[in-house]
Amino acid sequence: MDEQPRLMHSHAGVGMAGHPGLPQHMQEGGGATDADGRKQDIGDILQQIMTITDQSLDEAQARKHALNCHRMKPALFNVLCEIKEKTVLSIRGAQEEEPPDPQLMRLDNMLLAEGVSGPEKGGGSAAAAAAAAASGGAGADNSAEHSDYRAKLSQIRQIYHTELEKYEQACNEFTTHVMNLLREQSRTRPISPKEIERMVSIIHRKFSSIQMQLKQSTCEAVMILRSRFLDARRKRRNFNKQATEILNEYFYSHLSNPYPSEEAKEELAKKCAITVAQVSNWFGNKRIRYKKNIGKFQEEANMYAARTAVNAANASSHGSQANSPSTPNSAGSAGSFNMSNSGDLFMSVQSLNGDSYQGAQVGANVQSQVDTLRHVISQTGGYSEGLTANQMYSPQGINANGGWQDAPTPSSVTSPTEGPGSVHSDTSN
DNA sequence: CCTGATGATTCGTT
DNA sequence: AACGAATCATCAGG
Repeated sequence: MDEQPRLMHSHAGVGMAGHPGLPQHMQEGGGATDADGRKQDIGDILQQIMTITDQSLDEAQARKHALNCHRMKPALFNVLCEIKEKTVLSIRGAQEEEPPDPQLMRLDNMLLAEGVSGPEKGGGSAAAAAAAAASGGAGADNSAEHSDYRAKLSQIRQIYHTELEKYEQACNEFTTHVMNLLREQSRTRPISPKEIERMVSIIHRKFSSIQMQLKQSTCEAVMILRSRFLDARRKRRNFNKQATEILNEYFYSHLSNPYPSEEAKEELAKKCAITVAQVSNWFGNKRIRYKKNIGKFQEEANMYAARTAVNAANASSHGSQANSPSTPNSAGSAGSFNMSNSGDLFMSVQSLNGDSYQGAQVGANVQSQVDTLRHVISQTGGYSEGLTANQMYSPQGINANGGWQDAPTPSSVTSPTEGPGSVHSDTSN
């Protein structure tokens, strides 16, 4: 118990005024507004601290003891209590009961959502999965990245929790320490339980602000991790061949109006194992790039058109089919196009081409069929390159302004899954 | 490493 | 809200 006074000295700055062992300057607090004067004060204090010796400490101890044993002590103590009561009352109310910090709540919510502060393993993986879905990943092929992401996330989580624990422990230690000090001091000066309570709350507030910093930096770390691992733009992956083919089939078989409905997009997304947004992106890119340089896409267009036409022809020749030209999954994607087939088709189609289907109220399937067949025709017709074919398509799909014509397309038109009662390819037969 | 292809994003327009 | 156009950022082949 010899070092008790030393401790009291070192913690005097926390806010315990009026300690008898302190030099006069320290008890005056911030009374002097003059900066120079304050500097002078600090200088004096430092000087006095430097000159503190064991001897002077002993002296102080002795003086304290003498004070405690003074006959007037109980009376003085009571007076002090009264004064204290009044001042404390006036201090209180000014800074008390602050509402829960909205920023802290935001941070808490985010950490919970990211699975950092939630229940052990489930939250983390759920959040990762949700993030993966949001980023539009194609599931299996980037699962490795996700496991990496999860690993990093749990690392952050672990650091966060150990740090939090450390802070809490330190907070508790410091609180008990301060309470012990106050209890010790309550023998020489009046300290109400309320005051102790207030002191504790001040300490807790201080520590909670440190905690908030911890939470904030954790959030930042998670955000960086997310952007690093899940930002699809940074980690762009080309769609697989099958998906591209499915999309191209649809695009070229609906060349007159390559704007898939919401349902069609969903269908395509499901088939290609990508998101609807990615389908929209793809069609947006495709339309603009096709329009910009039709010549470049000629070959591709012919290929897909012919393939689709063959599928349609095969389907219609078999009579019973609820198949759509845009989804030739089984027949189209695997095998290569058989040119000898297209000859038959060409013959059967030519008459159709001659009719003026252009603005008519044709069913969507018919329309797409026409698109497809025109490609076949133009291909078999033997144009050289680019512009010739360009002119062939131009009146069909793209209007004078360079945009696609405003063809009325009911939902069943663009949707690849149509009802069984549709006219479909019977017309081409 | 360079270059074209390609998926995603941004911004203005309708 | 959907689209077009421009642009960015990455991939992939030479």
